[in-house]
Amino acid sequence: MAKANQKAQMARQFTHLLLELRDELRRHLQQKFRENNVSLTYEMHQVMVCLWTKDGIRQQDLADKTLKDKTSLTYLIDNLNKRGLVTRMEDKKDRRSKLIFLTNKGRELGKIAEPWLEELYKLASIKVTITEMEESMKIIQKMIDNVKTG
Amino acid sequence: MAKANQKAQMARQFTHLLLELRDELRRHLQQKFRENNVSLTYEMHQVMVCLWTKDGIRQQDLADKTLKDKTSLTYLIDNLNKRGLVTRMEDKKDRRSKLIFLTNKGRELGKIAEPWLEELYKLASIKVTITEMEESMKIIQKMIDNVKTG
DNA sequence: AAAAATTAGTTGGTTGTTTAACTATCTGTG
DNA sequence: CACAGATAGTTAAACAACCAACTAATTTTT
Repeated sequence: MAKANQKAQMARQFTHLLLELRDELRRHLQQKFRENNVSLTYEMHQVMVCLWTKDGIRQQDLADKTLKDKTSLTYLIDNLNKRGLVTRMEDKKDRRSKLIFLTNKGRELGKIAEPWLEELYKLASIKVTITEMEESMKIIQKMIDNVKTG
Repeated sequence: MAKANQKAQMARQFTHLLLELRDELRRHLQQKFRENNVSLTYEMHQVMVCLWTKDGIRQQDLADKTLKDKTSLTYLIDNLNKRGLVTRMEDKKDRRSKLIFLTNKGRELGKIAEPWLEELYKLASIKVTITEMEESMKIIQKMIDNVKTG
């Protein structure tokens, strides 16, 4: 099974490269925030992106969307709350849940930061076609499914 | 520039999927360690993989190879040291550096854990060809370069 | 309707990451 | 040689991730 080993080896390099891209995106964005005196970490921004799309959703939903633990969300929302960007409200329909809403400040930040994100991802996809990305995504999805069901 | 926006949107989905794969690999490996009563985190294992290939290297080299900060390495090596897997030795040639060596226990662990890693990456690459991975890696590399030089 | 199982969120503890400031050592240029 | 700058590693503090155990509320089972 020399071929399987070679493939496994390549899969290792592949995941290493994934980390590199993630780190690069992270670094770029953090720097943008710092330059503009926006006190927002990469993790907080991930949560804010969800909320800019639609707020008034549960912490667990945010956890699912950001691929984070619900414990992390408790913590992150505390920190976003401290910064005056979000508020917690008890869900009247299900009193176990808490709904997270943007404050005005949080919404205003979105108007500033969303263009930066657009810009970053446009930059990242220069000289890469939609088809290429689609093909890659199929492969990555296959790998995810392999590990999940394995 | 509707097309550029569409591409940026896809780049977002793309990076989200990358994170999902990384998380899945991480989860799978952590579980394997736990099942076998190996007290090793994903981060520690990243360092150990480097050392199993070649030990007696500097902390900074380990930082570069694992894409981590040298501060994280100080911390990680402390923890690996506590677990009796590695030792620090001053480099006689350059007294600023410290060389990290595997202990016998650390080396033995490699013999147990390396097959698990092989297995995991073989699993991940089922029904994915080398060519496909190479193509994906080219695209990811292009994106990394875009962001780096941007 | 009562008991059991599930779900949402919090808390505590350990581990990891990042920035900035710091010490010690080495290197290169004048 | 001297000294400015670079490099290796550490420390402290803030932020984040993950697990286990917990509370409270809801849903399912019996």
